[in-house]
Amino acid sequence: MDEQTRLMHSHTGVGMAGHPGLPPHMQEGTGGPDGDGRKQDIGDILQQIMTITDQSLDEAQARKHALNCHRMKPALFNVLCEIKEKTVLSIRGAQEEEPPDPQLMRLDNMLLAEGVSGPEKGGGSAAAAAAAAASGGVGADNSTEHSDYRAKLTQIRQIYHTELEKYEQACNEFTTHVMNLLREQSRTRPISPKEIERMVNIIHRKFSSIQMQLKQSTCEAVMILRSRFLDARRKRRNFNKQATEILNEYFYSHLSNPYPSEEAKEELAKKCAITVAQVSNWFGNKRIRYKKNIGKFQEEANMYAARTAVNAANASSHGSQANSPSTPNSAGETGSPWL
DNA sequence: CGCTATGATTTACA
DNA sequence: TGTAAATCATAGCG
Repeated sequence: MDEQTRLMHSHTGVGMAGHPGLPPHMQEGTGGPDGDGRKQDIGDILQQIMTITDQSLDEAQARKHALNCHRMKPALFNVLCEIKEKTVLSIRGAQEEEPPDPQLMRLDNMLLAEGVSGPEKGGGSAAAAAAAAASGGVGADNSTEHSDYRAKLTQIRQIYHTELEKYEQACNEFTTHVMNLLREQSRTRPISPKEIERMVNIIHRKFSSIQMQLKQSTCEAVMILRSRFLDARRKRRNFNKQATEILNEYFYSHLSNPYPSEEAKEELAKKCAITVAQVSNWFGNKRIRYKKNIGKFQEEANMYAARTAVNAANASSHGSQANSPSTPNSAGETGSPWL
């Protein structure tokens, strides 16, 4: 890094950064004897280079032209070439081939997975699809939450892309600016294409570190959003009444063996607009809670048993099976093996 | 605010 | 692997 900053300074020192030293007098030295005159000339040139940024643009332009036409300029150029020859070894020594930053890769992968940096919203990213599956698919209940989530995600994505674009543009602008500057300076001092390339690399590295910050904060925002909207445990919603009734109906009408098969679970899931996993959860909870306190559920059991009995009676006009509505809890828990 | 209901998760087991 | 049981964490109610 030391070398980088040195390079930066050596590159920008002449053209960009103002030079604090050397007061602007003593530039117009009057030539004395020959030796002295040459020294004076060199001092003159250096002085002009150092103070060039202090001038107004027009002035600087004129001075630059004067410098380029100065009779000592080729000599100065050669001297600079020589100096460079001596130092270039140390520059060439540190050819750090930057490896892809693992953290940046992690962030990239994450953003891609969350559908922020991926292709445009083609029917929702993998994450959105997974989220939809996780919290119950097309439930009318949570569809609003999903659209809310998606809207927020889109918002994040838009901000991310705008910022990214802005950075990229700024980076390009700055790069071309610096390259122009270097190209301009290369008339006065030796600058190899490799140096320009290095410079560009340095700029890009700086900008990508800024980009990484953007990516990081975007990731954070997405994570917060996810935890807010998609962690079903945190944002638990009770099933709607209809779903609960369907589940309870099944439970109490199969009280002797309330273990729905996979197919039955799928059916229930579809009817209730929840996932199969949620059906399983519900039955697991229901079984254990029923078993723990049958008394508490007695009323409920009677109610649902009566309802199913009525339904059965209505469905089959002739009561082929002797149902006894007066004792509705006879759903068949006699000797229930699961209790 | 405290309490219960409830959906989800975790752990252990056969 | 599906379930029981315990536990977590929030919803919802008075």
